[in-house]
Amino acid sequence: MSPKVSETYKEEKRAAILTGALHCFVEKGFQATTVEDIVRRLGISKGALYGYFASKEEMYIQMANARMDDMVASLSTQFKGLPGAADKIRYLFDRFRKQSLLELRKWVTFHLDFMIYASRNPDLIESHDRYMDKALHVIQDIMEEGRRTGEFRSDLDASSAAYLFWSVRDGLALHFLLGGDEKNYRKILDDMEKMVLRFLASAPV
Amino acid sequence: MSPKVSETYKEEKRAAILTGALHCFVEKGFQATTVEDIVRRLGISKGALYGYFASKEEMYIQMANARMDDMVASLSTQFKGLPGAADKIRYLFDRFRKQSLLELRKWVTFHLDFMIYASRNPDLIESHDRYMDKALHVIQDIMEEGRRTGEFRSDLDASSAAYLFWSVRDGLALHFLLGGDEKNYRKILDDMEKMVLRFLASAPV
Amino acid sequence: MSPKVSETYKEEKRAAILTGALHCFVEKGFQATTVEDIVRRLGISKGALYGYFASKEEMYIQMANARMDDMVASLSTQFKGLPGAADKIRYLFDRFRKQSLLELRKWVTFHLDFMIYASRNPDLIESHDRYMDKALHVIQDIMEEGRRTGEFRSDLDASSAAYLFWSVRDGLALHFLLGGDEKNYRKILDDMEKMVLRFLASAPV
Amino acid sequence: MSPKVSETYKEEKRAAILTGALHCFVEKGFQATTVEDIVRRLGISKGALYGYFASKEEMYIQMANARMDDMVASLSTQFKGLPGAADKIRYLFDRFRKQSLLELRKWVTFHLDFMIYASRNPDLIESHDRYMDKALHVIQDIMEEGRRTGEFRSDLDASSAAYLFWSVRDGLALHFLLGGDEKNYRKILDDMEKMVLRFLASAPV
DNA sequence: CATGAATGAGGCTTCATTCAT
DNA sequence: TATGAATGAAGCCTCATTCAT
Repeated sequence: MSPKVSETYKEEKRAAILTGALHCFVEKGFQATTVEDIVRRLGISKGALYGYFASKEEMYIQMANARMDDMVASLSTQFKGLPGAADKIRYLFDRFRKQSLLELRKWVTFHLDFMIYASRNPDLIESHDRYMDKALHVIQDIMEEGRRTGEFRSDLDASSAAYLFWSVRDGLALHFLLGGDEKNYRKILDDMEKMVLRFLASAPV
Repeated sequence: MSPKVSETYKEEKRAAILTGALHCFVEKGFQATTVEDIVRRLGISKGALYGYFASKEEMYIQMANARMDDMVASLSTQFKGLPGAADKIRYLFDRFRKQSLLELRKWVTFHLDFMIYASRNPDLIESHDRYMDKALHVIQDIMEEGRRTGEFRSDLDASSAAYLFWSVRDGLALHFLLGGDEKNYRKILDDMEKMVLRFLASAPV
Repeated sequence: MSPKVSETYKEEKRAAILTGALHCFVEKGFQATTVEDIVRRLGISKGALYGYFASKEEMYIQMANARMDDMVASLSTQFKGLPGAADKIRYLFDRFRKQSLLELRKWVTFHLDFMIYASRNPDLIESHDRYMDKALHVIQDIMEEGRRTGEFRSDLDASSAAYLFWSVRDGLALHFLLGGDEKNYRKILDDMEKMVLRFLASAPV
Repeated sequence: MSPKVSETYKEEKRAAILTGALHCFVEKGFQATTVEDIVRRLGISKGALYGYFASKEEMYIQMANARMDDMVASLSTQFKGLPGAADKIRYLFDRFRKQSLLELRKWVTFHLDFMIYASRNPDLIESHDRYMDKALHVIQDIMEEGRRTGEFRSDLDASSAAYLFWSVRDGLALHFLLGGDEKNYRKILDDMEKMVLRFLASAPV
């Protein structure tokens, strides 16, 4: 009933570990980050780390979920102040634009690296799916809202549109992973925004 | 198996090695494929392999380039029979649609895995850039053609549009890397096609 | 065998590894000694070894430095009881004479092998230079002392003389690396001693 | 009775291979030179090379012997014109002085590298001994001549003195293998010459 | 609970030598 | 004879995970 240390302590430690690990994964990618990197940054022992997480994988999954939940929560808050569906989409593109290419690259590495890893380990796919679903739902809700309010076309498939939205954005990130300059990146982001909004808004074919 | 062989022999062996390695890379990804995997599959010795390629990296690069060149050549041929720029874009989406999700996943793994690896090895970035440039140029040419013929908007930035095209497509592939069903995939591909064509064709803003 | 051990434990283990490696290097030379040889001899794993030393090279360098420091310290102590510079030189030749040819050969192998290796790896040259400097300085000090006290000629270049001293000695070791009998070796050592002392003592030309 | 190709041809080819291999060994040392290096330089095949020499070792031994014979022959010729034993020693030191440090280093690497290698392979020791004996005899003859003519002390042990001569010289080379500047090298060479001549010439103790 | 030394399989690459052509 | 592709045993080093303290 009463563990040696309080649950709160454990929870905080968990979070602290996740934060430290996040920095490492973001800096070097999942595969290239060693457990040694993580514990060195945190100033804890490997044993301690393995007391909280069963494996490097598990750390990644929990961390990704936490991040995703944060992002979803943050977006929900922001969205409250935005009247329309199109505004929300624009807001998202603004966010993308604000992120530097360097930042973007780090996140892309962080995610892609694990996706590749997961794609060869069936156990991880489900975890990752749940993770991605959250991102999809945020967008899907916007799409449905837009269709309801008439901002977006009436024949819009909200789910497909959500996929499409992220594909567009992640594909761009992907193409700028290894090179490309900031200016070019933002130009395409502008084009993408126009393209997406036009597609969403356009009258049914 | 023997020396002073014809150039043909060597070329064929090279190709055979590349084919074998391709299977491995596609199956397990670049990082997870070991040289041992490749030589076991081919039934040759490691020394033999290193007689043809200086490193695992070089095998990947040459293989990717060969594949890219083939694709570019094949597209060029196909494009000869297609009158307009929009037709060419449509043809490309048709090709994407014909590819099974399984196939797609293999290729995504093949590419992404190496990109992640390359992103941490500056020497490789240049190689990869050259590789990607080929794909970009194929599309850029179409964009320029479309603008010239008036099929596409007059203010179209061919280079950005090429980036955008591939981003859209690769982003989709990315999102279906770990899951998703064939039907959904094709539905989104249809939407994408519409979205892209509408964007390209629309009058200047 | 276990963690959070005392610094003493680690220091002892370090020393133990160095001792084991020393045996191997002395027995087979630097290049021919494999990491496998060392860990087998010590009964530890490769990982354990690499926890203490970053590379085979580093093991060698630290080992050589430790040995050199010991030798310098031992000589310093001995020299305290010796009144003159010539006495110190004589003492050194005595030490050389006491060393068996077998011993000598091992040490020559130990050093030469690494020198050859280092001569092709610029990074290592500096390390090795520092190492040799220590030996040179010990002798240089004697030369300066002798010049000051008038035991040695007044125009003696202490630095050159130090080089000369070691060259003479190491050259001899070199020539007995592959063959030669103990008696002959000692006879030449006697001659060398006379030759060197006469050179040092002789009046300016 | 009559081989396919003339003995002359074979002999010339042997010599050509040896010359090419010499360049390689001198440039990179024995261990670091690969058979591939040698055949590439010569423009012949490995099979051809192995038709003339059973191993890399054998090439080295024969090459070293040839070089030594050349050197001995060259010295013999030079010595004809030199009236005294001391002159001959002085001539040798002149030769040493004429050699650049770069040249010297190459030769030292060439020899040392193989000595280390040989010291672990008993079969090779004998070969190497014979090789060194030639060098020793050249000097021994001078020593004996000097003693006979009264130029050198009457109690001189010609064999020991020969050892001593080479030790002095090779030891110096050794110390300049990894570093040191030309000027310093020559200064010590001068000192050595004085030291050696004084030792040889001095009256019995 | 925390510690961190130890494990050890496994990764990539090299190269003297052989032998089918 | 000449050729050079092929061999394959080593070599050095990494790192997720465990477990005695």
